[in-house]
Amino acid sequence: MHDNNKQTAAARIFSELQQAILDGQLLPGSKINEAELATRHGCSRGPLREALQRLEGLRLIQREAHVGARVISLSDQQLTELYQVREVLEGLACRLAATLMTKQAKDELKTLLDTHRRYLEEDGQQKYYPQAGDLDFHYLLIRSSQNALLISQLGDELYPLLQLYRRQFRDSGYQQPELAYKEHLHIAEAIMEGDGELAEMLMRKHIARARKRLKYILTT
Amino acid sequence: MHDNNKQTAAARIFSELQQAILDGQLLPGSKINEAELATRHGCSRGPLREALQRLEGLRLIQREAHVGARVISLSDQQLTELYQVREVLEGLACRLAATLMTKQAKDELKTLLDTHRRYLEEDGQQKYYPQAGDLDFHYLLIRSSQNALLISQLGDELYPLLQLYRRQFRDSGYQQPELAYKEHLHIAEAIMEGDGELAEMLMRKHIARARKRLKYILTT
DNA sequence: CAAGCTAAGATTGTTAACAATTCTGGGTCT
DNA sequence: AGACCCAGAATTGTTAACAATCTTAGCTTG
Repeated sequence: MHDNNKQTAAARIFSELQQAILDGQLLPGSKINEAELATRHGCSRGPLREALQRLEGLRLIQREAHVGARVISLSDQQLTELYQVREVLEGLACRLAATLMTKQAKDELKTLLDTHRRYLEEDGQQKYYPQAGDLDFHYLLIRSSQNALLISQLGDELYPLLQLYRRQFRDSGYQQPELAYKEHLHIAEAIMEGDGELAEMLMRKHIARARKRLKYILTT
Repeated sequence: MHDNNKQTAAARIFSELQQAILDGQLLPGSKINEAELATRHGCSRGPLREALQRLEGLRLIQREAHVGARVISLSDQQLTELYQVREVLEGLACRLAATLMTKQAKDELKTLLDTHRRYLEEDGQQKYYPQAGDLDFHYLLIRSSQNALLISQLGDELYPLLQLYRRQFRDSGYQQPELAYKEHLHIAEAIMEGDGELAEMLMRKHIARARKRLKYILTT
């Protein structure tokens, strides 16, 4: 039995770069210099280019032949597109989760919502927990769909993009914690009752509402 | 102004390999030898590895560090997952298309359906046209959504996978041309009337029906 | 002075060799 | 015979140099 812990250099650089983009160390629109980044991350251009290829697949950077790569910079239009796709995919996740969710995941969901509620009661101004809690809520439902393709598309591709957008537009994505909590509660109830159609519709409304709020903010 | 026709070697190899996989020249499950493929396609391993990276992003191959790449081989479960995701994404495309479709695209759609009908009337046994026609129909609606992310996810990622699945399971995906034509007609009518909600629902039912038929075929 | 050309520099694309890991076949031992 | 080990071969990961393309700064010209 061999230890399989060692990851390849390209994989490590990929993680580091993705983190750097999402953390804001590499700003949207900024040009990427292969030689410089390679030396900074302690490898040659080969593995770095593989990492760039993966980042392009996740739409976090854009490349042009013989010109180079830039961190993606997002338009309002693209943000709308992202929310439209997310809306139907997470709706599907909810519909599936309503049928497939395990007892253990249901308990986890209850605990999550309880914690969320306590934080709201204690201090409505605390924003840091609800943001993380929001992510936890959505990730839990996505995972519960038991659809590997869906989980990958949402978790690996769309959510990193969403995170980048939120940073770029300086949007917490969670500016009405009380309303969001109530919507989460309704979604969870539908799932607990096994009503997939209702859960799907509620999640779609939940995300559509966030999209409309964003649109309102962006156009004013 | 420079001619920008020249594409990079990696891009060319990527296209060739994708085509080879979808054509069945590279069979699902078969191992990919980098050195051999590189020489066969007339380049070194560098560009070839970039192409493999992109293919992995499209989920057409799977790679494992220090072991290598294999063409993906799909389970019934994965086929179901694909159809579930496709169902909601194409539903979204229809909803958007109903509002955004241009006059020109609407004319194109009418022509498409007319041609389809004529082929059915002339010879119900002719399967080759309806298959292509089915693709044309879905692609036209997808493009009409005017959502670049959606178009890319469906056209670049999901449809190639679907094509591979159909080959692997020897399924034309179009075994009831008359029914499919009628469903297409209803979808088109809803779009022409600008009823996005109805168009979305009809498309979802259309794809869900195909998924259930597939499931039935696979379990018997 | 602006537009256009040119050559040098910088950057990306590609290659071939080298390093690290895995696979394979034969041998040994129980 | 079957499990284990080991060395060589094959394959993948990485590197550094080379080739091709783009960019830029300076010069020329009208």
